[in-house]
Amino acid sequence: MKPTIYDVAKKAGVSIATVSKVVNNTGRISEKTRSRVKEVMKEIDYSPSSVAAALTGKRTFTIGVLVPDIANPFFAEVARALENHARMTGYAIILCSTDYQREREQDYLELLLKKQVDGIIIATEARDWKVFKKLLDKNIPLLMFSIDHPSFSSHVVTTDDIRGGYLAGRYLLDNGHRNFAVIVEENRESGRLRLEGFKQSLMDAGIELSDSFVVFSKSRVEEAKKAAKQILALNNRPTSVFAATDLIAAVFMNEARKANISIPEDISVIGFDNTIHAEIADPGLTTIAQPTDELARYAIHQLLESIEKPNSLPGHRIMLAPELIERDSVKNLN
Amino acid sequence: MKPTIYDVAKKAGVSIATVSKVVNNTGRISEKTRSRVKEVMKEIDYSPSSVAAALTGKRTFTIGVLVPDIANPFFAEVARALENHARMTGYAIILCSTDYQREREQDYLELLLKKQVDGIIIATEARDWKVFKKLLDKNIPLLMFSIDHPSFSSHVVTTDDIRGGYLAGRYLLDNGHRNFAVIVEENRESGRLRLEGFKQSLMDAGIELSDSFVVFSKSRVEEAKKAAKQILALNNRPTSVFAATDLIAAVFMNEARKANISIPEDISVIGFDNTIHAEIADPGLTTIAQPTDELARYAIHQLLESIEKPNSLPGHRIMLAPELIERDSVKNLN
DNA sequence: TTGTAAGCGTTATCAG
DNA sequence: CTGATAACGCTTACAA
Repeated sequence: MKPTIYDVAKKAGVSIATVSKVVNNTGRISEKTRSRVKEVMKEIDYSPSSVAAALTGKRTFTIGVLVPDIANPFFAEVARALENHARMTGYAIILCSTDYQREREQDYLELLLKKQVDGIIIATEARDWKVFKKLLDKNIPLLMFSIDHPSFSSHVVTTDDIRGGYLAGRYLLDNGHRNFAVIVEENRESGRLRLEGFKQSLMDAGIELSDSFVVFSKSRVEEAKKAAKQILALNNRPTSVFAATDLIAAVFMNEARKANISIPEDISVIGFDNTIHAEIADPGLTTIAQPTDELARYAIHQLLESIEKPNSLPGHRIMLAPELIERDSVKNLN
Repeated sequence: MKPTIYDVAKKAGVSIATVSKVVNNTGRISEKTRSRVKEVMKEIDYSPSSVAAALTGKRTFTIGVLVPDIANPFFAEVARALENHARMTGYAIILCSTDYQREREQDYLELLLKKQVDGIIIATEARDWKVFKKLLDKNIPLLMFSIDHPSFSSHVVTTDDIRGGYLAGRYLLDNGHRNFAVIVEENRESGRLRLEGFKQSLMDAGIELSDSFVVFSKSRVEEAKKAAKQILALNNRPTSVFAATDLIAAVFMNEARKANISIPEDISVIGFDNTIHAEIADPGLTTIAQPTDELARYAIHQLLESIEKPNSLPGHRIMLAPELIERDSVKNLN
């Protein structure tokens, strides 16, 4: 079977305490024995069990990440970035894709608890804050990623969605647009905020967005298609559309083309996220970029901090600024 | 702190052995004490530590999954499917995205070993089979996902790539095409096989594919762009292109459009994977679908099997048939 | 500088 | 049917 610390100790003719010390670089040991032990470790290919280590009260060096759908490019990017930053600090990530189902979220949370993860990053939009209260009671570090709620006392790292929406609106206005439609992501606070920011920019220009020009959709192909059709069927069609995610925007462009409506000639489109969809779309999709990598860096950093010194500081709220990426999906009407 | 089995035992006035038994439904215990214990568990919100359980020689109920890039839609889909099937059997997944770097693969493998995962699914194309030998020596169940190599003795679950390539070629031929270019994924055995199948179909029709019509690219935007440009610059441009992944195909379509070459009028395109890119592309991308969900199901099933009865059966090779999804990116020349 | 031994939270074996 | 108790592989005072 897998060699244990005892095997190393015996073969090196020392005690397991000594071996442990050289493995962890703790305590003081002579250079001689240290190298002897290391040699033996190589020889029998010993790799310490982090399971056993975790049991002694140390960390598991594992963090759980909850996302609604890993196949969604934005969350895939997020997962990649998180994982990257985690790896650099020796942490592994247990990925939990809840498929937008609350029940699975619950299940996963329980699983993570059993596994004694050192912390949890939550990027799913849960509706039941009680669950989180429970987690906090258990003193397990939590970090809300890209979601926010006034009741959170844990750390929050998000994009400034209001500002993102505002940027989008501002840009369309600057390009001479006065008639807008919006496709908002359903059930997502971030969607609500993006809409709010968007509306704000219009209001600053003295324009009001009527409810009939706001439609809802999840960031999934089928639903987005429906939303797109709904907008394309409006009798007084807007000159521009703000889509809450690039995926929705891409689908919209697609549907528009099928209906022989050309972009950006007949209708302009602006997205959100700056995922691969924006890059690949034709014409290139102008969009609001989330600083994914930075978000991830902050998230991991904050989480590790509260893992290292528990019950310290109350949760920070870190809100990073989004950025407009100009491509070719918006026509200048001026 | 987190309540332990002792807390439950004390409060319920029984021994920890008894508690353990009701938790695991092992041994026989009176209905009375069982319910009493359960009650207490609820009361103090006890959740057993799988870390401690793992130490006693039981499983960790965790499997590691190595993919080259989680942000690649195909692998994102794979991850989702694997995770889904794993969850149903109580397993969690540690996600490792190696960014195509061999070194990271090594690091991750070591990490997984330390964490004592019950099994590992590998979907990265490693060049160093020795590493796997080492893993096999350690008796940890391995499953190769979507990669294959004659030397593997572990289970393998893949799409029948040769057949996939063949299907693509056959389809183009059936549509009257006689001039082809191929963009192959670099360094991937699957890419090689797809090309082989493609060539085979041409050979069956008495056509040979010249090397100058085969270009290489990773499944990433930047590289795909280069590859696309390379093909578009050929002096005797082919009437059709077989791209080794949808992403590459999508990028190609994009570049073609920029060069004022319309699809499928001027040039037909067929992809591979049937990811969201194929669905969203305009025109819809005809492609070879991998049965992702089924692949995942088989993978998890096989892996769990060899976890449950170790050192039994030699590795199976399961090769699922791909399927052609017809959309609008191929023109019928007949 | 090195070793002894207690403990981490479970499971499993045996005795009662 | 229930309870002591050893064992799992490691960390960490505390002794030597």
